[in-house]
Amino acid sequence: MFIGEYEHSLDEKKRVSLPKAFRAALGRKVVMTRGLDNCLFVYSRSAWEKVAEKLQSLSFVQADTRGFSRFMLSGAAEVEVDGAGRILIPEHQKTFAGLKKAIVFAGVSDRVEIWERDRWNTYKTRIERQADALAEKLGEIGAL
Amino acid sequence: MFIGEYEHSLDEKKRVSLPKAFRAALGRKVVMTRGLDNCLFVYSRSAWEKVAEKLQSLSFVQADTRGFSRFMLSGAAEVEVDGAGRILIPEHQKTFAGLKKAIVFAGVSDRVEIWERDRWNTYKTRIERQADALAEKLGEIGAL
DNA sequence: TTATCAGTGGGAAAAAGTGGGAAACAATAG
DNA sequence: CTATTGTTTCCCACTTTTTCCCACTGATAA
Repeated sequence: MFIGEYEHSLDEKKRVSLPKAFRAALGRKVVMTRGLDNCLFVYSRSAWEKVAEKLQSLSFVQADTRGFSRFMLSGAAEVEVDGAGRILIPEHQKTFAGLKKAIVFAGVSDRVEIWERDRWNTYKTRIERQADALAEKLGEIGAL
Repeated sequence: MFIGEYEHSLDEKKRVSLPKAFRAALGRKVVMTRGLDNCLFVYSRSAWEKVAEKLQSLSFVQADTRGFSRFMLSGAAEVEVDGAGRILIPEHQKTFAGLKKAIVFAGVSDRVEIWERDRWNTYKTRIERQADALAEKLGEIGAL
């Protein structure tokens, strides 16, 4: 269970150190994928295998599932955690998430998310403002 | 399981190096065929056999499945990987995929796809825009 | 203060990707 | 049959990127 928010920095070699708190649970090899809202998802090897299994069952015959596999799989990358606890962000993912120097790691239950700091802050203030309203909606449908 | 995206270049001798990450799984001989959406599919020998088997099981009675088998099989070629990890793209496949100098390799489950860079970028922005629909699919397969 | 550790930066070595020359081979003309 | 031309294959070398390792900084604790 990943929780918490950490700000680290991406160097010119496209390295970022993983927050210490997440390292043990993520393991020595992690898989990163394109996430929603222009962030990246980081999974441990075992968590990724569950996702991958489902993706493998999709056929390439239909255009939409083909596009879906391409989006998820070509956008993913298996990266090794180096001796200093850092990972290397592939160029295409850096572009996708609009990463600059300031990076935010956010623990969200079974995955870790990587955000560009300014986007994260914008997103956060937006959901904070909506939190009250969202809670009520969720209450109405009995989710909470 | 192939994942990730890599940009390499095709030289005047029609050679491209395979991304290091894919070489071990592809082996010394690979099978390349016309793919869908104007890209090429690259399979390892064993993965290709499974695909070929499925194609053979398709009924040859219906005109459309017959056409599809022809599309996949007639355009296929077995290519050897050279000492530097490069493959040679046959002329007709180069034409089919509209390959110029900038080539993109995309890992998509059991196959590697080869795209002309500009086409790939166009295609990618298109599927990225479908993010909402994709998110719903993610929910269906339990990835989120 | 001193020791420790997370996070960061950078240099050197290694490897990946790329280009090009020369040998081997094939095709064609004389 | 030989000479010429054009491909293809193999190998070597250059360049850029990646990897590995070490060192610095700032914060925390003894």
